[in-house]
Amino acid sequence: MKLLFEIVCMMKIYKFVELSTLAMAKRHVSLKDLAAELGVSVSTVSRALNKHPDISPQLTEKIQRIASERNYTPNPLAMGLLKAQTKMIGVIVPDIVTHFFASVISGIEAVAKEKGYFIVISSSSESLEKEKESVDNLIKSRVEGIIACISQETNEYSHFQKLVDNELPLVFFDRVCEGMQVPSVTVDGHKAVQSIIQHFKDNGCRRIAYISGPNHLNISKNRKEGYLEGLKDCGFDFQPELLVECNLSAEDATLATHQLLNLKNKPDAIFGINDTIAFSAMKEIKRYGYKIPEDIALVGFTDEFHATVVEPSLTSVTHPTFLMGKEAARLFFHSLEKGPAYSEKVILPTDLIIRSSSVRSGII
Amino acid sequence: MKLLFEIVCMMKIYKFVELSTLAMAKRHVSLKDLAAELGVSVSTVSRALNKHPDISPQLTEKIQRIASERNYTPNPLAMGLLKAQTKMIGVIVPDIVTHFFASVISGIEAVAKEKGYFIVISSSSESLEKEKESVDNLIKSRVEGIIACISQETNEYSHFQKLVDNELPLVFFDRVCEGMQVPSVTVDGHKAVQSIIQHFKDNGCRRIAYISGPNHLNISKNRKEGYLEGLKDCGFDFQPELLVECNLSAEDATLATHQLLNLKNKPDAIFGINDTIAFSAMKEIKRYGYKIPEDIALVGFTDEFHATVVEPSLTSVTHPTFLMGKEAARLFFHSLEKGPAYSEKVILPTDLIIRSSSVRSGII
DNA sequence: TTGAAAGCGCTAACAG
DNA sequence: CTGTTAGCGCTTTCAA
Repeated sequence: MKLLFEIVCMMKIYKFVELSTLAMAKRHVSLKDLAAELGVSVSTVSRALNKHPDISPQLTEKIQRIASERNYTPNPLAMGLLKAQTKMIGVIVPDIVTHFFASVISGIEAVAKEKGYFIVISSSSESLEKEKESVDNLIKSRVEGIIACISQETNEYSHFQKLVDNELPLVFFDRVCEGMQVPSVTVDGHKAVQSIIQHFKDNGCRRIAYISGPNHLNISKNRKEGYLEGLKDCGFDFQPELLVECNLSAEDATLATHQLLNLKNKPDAIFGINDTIAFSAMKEIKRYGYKIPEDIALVGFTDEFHATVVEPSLTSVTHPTFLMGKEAARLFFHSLEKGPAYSEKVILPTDLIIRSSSVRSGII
Repeated sequence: MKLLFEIVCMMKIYKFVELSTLAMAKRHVSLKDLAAELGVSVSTVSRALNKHPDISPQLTEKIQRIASERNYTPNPLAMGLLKAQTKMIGVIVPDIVTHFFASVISGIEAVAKEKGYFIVISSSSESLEKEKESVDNLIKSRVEGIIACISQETNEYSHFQKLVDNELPLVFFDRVCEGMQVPSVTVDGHKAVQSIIQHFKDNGCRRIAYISGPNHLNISKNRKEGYLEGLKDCGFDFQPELLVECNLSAEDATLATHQLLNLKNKPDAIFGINDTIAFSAMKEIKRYGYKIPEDIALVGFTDEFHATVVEPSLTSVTHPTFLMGKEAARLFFHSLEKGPAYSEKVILPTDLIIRSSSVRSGII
């Protein structure tokens, strides 16, 4: 019997060495280690560390001291397994290198951190297929839910519906799946664009063009509505040739601008659905030798950092990006608490920041 | 006895309902669920799914079919607990909204994904204290190691040393802790800056200023060496007043530029340690009414996307950012395999991309 | 060929 | 006040 015991011990030691070599990392100290060192049971240690009143104050103090000396931290995997929660939020964005998304992610992260959650970022590269993969992978990773901004290709929502069916919290920001009953954070694009049109009018513009995004996206729709209504408010007729659609790439925006500049009766103002589009338009307008804003006034949307660096500086609509991320995270945690029925929609205000690209000194 | 059994069953059901309500998510199917459905043991299911030869082909086929029908996916928490590996890589960056870091992260993610790992991003906000917190939090999360770019404040490395002491893989990119024996990916700043100085000379510049970063950072040191050596190569004397240091913020860069432009004998060329600095310098130079490049030629470093959008377009050094991320991840996995002794240093080549901000048409 | 049992780290119900 | 036990989901001996 003693021999058997020794063999078991040896095996354990052997196994430990092997594991440690394999994982190339010293093992974290566990409750068991502490219990062995202190000569008490694992549960006593557990209770002491959780400040359970049943344990004597002295013992509690002693256990906590040793635990902190040994740098004990609870193993999140064990906790996760036990509590059936991973403390992970999946975040799906079209890409991570665009300032807008990076900034929203910062906001999400800030709130998540507070709550002891961390985020797993997955980018869809603006592709529906990759977005579906991302959802699957995140589910496999056992995230507790997902915060997403859909790709520009996304026109069917089965993969997101799957989340809802499984009662996993789902929150959209900026680009949402319309018709799905889930929480979302967006900005009031409609109103923002109306004020842009008014601003153009104030600066003497009469032929106002709009470079829009894919029609199935809510952001395209909202801003288009704002465009049409803004024109009406100003007493301008809608000219179909002044509304061009592009996917959200810089290349396509260049083509769209090209198309506008080649019109027999070219526009004297262009509004791009976001700053990336506006930057491309700016390059192309300059290439044609037109002056901004004298020949063509230009306005973007989202107010990227570089709006102030380009020449002329770009008038744009501020998106409260960091706040948007924070709100999205807030909705996420609400959803986690309140369950599937919860579907609050937050609409954030925007602000038109007027810079050189749209102000004609002769007018104002 | 039967009664007892029923009570136990009821308790289980009760507990399940409670949990499911609490977690607000349907439970994932487990091996146990499959085993119950198939009327075999858990271990048989496990073996079948792992294609263990001991299980009969028919049974294996049947089990695999049911498993995929039920959308079974192994619980990574359970696996992690068992194998003592989390498949998570911690990534620490000064911030996530700068294009450079976002792009490197994309590279890291691409390789990680391939290997079935996912990354947990933590930003230090260029603060040493937050960086230390990040390291601690990531260790607590049981990441298998860390890939980091140190904050600009970081001048002591105890928190990173802790990782090394615990034999956790650690890889630096771009900004490294010099003296630590760990793998790293950097660019050859020395050589790159030498070629910038040569380029300035070719364009008739004689008083070449350099806005540098914090002195303790390797990138500052390398580029400064390149600057000094470049001057020597070109037969220029080093003028101490033309070398100003700034922290890497836009505000400080503005001050530094201000300082240079107020010199009695002002520079006719400025090199900024990165594009953010160069953009600020550009704004300030314009504000003074100087022409770029005629009065002052300007060159940046890192080649951000917006280098082509500013006016004049900015000459800069391309950083292979995505590749840098991929290399960092590659080194990470090597380190994971080969253990603590491994400390390969990768130095990536750069390229000087010449644009309008530094080319004087009269000269070339 | 398959099942039972132990154990990864942790908590909580139960029993002293 | 403290220890024993069971179980979260999984793999892996050992036993049959």
